[in-house]
Amino acid sequence: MSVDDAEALPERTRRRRAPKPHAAGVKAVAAAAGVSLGTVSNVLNRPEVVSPLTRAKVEAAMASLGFVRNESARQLRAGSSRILAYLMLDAGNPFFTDVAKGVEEAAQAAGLSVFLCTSSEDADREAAYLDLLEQQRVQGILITPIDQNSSRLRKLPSRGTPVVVVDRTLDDAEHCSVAVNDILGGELAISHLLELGHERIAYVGGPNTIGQVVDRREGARRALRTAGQPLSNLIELTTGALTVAEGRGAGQRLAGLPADRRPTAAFCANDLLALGLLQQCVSLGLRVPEDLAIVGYDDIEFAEAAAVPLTSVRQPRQLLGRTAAELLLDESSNPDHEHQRVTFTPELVVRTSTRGTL
Amino acid sequence: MSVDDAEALPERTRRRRAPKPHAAGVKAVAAAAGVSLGTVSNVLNRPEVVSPLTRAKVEAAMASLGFVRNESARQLRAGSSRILAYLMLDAGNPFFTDVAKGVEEAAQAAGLSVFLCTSSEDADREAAYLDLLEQQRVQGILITPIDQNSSRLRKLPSRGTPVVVVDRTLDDAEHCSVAVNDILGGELAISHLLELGHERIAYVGGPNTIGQVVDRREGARRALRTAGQPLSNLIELTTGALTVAEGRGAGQRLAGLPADRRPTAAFCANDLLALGLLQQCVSLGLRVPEDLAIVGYDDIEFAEAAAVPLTSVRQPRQLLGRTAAELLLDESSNPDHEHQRVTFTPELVVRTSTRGTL
DNA sequence: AGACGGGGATGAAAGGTTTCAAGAGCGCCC
DNA sequence: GGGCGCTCTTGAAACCTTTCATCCCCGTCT
Repeated sequence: MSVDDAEALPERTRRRRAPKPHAAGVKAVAAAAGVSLGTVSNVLNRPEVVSPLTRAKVEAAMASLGFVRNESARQLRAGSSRILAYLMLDAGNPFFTDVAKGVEEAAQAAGLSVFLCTSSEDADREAAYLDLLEQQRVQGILITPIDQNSSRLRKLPSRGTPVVVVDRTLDDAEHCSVAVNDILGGELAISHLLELGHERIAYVGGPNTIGQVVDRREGARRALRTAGQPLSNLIELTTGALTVAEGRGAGQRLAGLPADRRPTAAFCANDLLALGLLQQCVSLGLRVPEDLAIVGYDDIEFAEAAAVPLTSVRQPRQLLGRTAAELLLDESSNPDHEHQRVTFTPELVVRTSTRGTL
Repeated sequence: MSVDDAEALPERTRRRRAPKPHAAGVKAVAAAAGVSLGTVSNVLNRPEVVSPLTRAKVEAAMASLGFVRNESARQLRAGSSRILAYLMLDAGNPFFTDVAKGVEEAAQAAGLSVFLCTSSEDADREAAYLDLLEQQRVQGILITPIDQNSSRLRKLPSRGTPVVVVDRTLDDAEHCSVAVNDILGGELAISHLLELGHERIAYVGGPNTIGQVVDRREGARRALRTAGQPLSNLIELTTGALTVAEGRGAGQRLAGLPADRRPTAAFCANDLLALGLLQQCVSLGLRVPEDLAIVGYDDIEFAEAAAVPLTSVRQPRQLLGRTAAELLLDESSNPDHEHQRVTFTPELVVRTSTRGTL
């Protein structure tokens, strides 16, 4: 992550490059094929209306001139884009790349392409990308927002760019949203730990500007309340981001506590944190789950392959992405579209990190 | 990955949506502000040349009309795009997302934005995205190609779209490329295993259409030759993709062999394969590294956190991305640009999966 | 007082495509 | 042989910005 970039000295070899050429447009193609502009355009957009012979001539001309359609001009005139964008929180988190896979799947089925952007949990980047995508007039935007109250986000749909919020629920009347019930997820995790008899439980997550984090914590608190336990039993460790590195930091803090005050279990707001926490605690000599039980969130592929296979709250990732993309497509093609809020239910996957030997 | 999408039944709530509005252009803004078209454009592109008073009027008009610049029109006229694209092999592989992070970094420093696309190791998708990006007239394309002999790929630069090949070296005179010496990486891995006394070694990787895979295998063979061992000591297990799931499959095959013919070590073409292999072998009762030593490739963040911390060949991921983006920027802005081939050197990181207790 | 210069604003042209109403060519039928 | 209908092609308008040469207004210099 950071060690990574110890400046290795690379070898370089150089060569001169060829001069830059000039692009051929429909006009040139039309001239070369001996037809009119309109015909070339027809070959491009409605090949069935042009006679096979003419089409062949035009296609030959295109090939020989190396014609490349200018999408800006096309879009300017035609007014429509064939592109969806998914603006993710963090490309390094396999959860989001799995969601993205679902999005791609649905988009491909509809003949659209997907551009991925990443805000890296930075509100300014998010805003900049939203502006850019709006200016590009993409067909629609899927977003896992960092700042869900952003006025930018709210204004987009009213200006004609459909937006679907992914992995978050907005009470707003302007968007569709597809989410997983994070409060319930938090409850599942903590109830499980309570059932196992844990009483001092750490909650590791942050920053609290991220909705998912807040909801999962809320779920944790509810589970305590339901069980009739005081909220003070939940020790909160706030992190600066949802990354492995932050998880290690939290592990350091946890392991540093005297054994009689140290929590016996930890619930992490996502698997990246959990993996970092696990790694650090193990390397500092804590046994998992005997000294510290750990529950993660997302059930990413690496959770199962971890040093101690991780108990985690699973979400239907690809389905989430696919559903979101389908809602977006409906919104941009169906005049009777109604905004929807779709909520999936998470599921607890129990592994060694809480239950020990099976 | 696949279990993921057991169809959970979501709850849905619906609401009616507002009707679609009509967009305001420079023209409307000019009218509202009582100035000419050109002035509005100046406010947008060269604010310093317009008087503060006029500028304020125009900006007010923009805000009240909700003006959004039409990027297609801008690009059509101005001829330049402010976007780079990185077409990756697999967004689910943390190696590539780390490279992407480096790309973003360099792009942001230059005031550009990055669109990520993923070919998912599918040549048709790759081709489709290349066409799309060329038509979009992006400023340049960074690509980790699946099909490096694609004529599409070769033709792009000659038509005006700069291309930098990432994590692969092309002997071609048309592109810059940034890579890590994969042959050397393979040698490092195998030499390490040979030094530890292993004689029957598995090579797990594929498909062989992917250059990295081929090079790493080639390095493995060289190491054997150097050590004076027969190539038959390298047992090749070919996989269909570089994924955790394929790794599990390979693990299944390996563990099924009778102990006296089973390799005592495995070198995997990437960490995803290695993690899958590790997981499967452990769950089938093999001890790592006692029964089977494992070396991965890429040293992704999860390698260290694995069930048995993974020995792996590390590459400077972000640096790779950053360097590639910088070359691309140079190519598209510097008229004296010379194509370069930059090669970084990989490094072996030894952990428990080969050396056992330290 | 008149010429000059410069900061600001202007308006028309240009950029490559799609769209669409209209035209051309041709075979067929009465 | 003339008219009709059909298929295919045409050419110009429109999409929205940016660009750039031009113009205007005023203060300044001689």
